[in-house]
Amino acid sequence: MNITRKASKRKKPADFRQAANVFKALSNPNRLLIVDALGGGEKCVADLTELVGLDMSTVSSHLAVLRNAGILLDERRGTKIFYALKSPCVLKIFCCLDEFHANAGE
Amino acid sequence: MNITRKASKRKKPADFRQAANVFKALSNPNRLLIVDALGGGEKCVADLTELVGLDMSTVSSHLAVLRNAGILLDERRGTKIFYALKSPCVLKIFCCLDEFHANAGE
DNA sequence: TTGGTACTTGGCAAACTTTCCAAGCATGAA
DNA sequence: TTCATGCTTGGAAAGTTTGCCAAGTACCAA
Repeated sequence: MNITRKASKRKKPADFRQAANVFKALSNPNRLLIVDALGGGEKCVADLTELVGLDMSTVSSHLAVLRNAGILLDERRGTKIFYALKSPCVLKIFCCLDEFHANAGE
Repeated sequence: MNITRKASKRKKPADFRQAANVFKALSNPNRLLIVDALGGGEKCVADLTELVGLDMSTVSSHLAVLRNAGILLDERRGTKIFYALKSPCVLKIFCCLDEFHANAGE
């Protein structure tokens, strides 16, 4: 038995901060649209801006939120910056959600 | 080909509103702690208040958020109100998240 | 009906989010 | 260097969230 916090069985709110941050990043319809679109492959900011239909500066900050949550990667090529899913398995969370709705729906 | 919005292949932000609402409900560490705890079975508000360590009125509104998102059910028995997961499969979303972190972590 | 326990609601302040516009930085081309 | 293109950053307005306290409702027991 060591003396660290891990020894305590009782979970605390702070233990869920990271998870909450990922959910927070996914808690906006425009950002979900972006994640969904990137499931089909990388896209540049202009493409995503056209997709969501907001100002490019707004889309840029949504992308920053997703990048900071560890969901997206960015890579500059020439004057464009391409965004892609860091791990396609984020999309599984969507499947889980569908399953949840199917179960909890009635 | 019918004339409804379903005919359009192009997804729009509004198509993700419901999903975003569930993620929003899960986007707070205190609410995640509550969901996690209820994975072990129903609990009353006083139990959950002791667990998260905030004012009971605050916990009560967190519970309302989770209930409105379709994640929890409540049932009064005597003077107490018991909360429970509507479908335990919400917890799978947590597993998905762990898997995501494992994949995207490095 | 009076009182206590268990919970919710209303109101408020502080902090955060979402959006736009304007201005800035980075790259490549002329 | 100068310019255009593509993107980010700063700042402001409007809206939302999070927390507490105080007051309200619901039930049970005496």
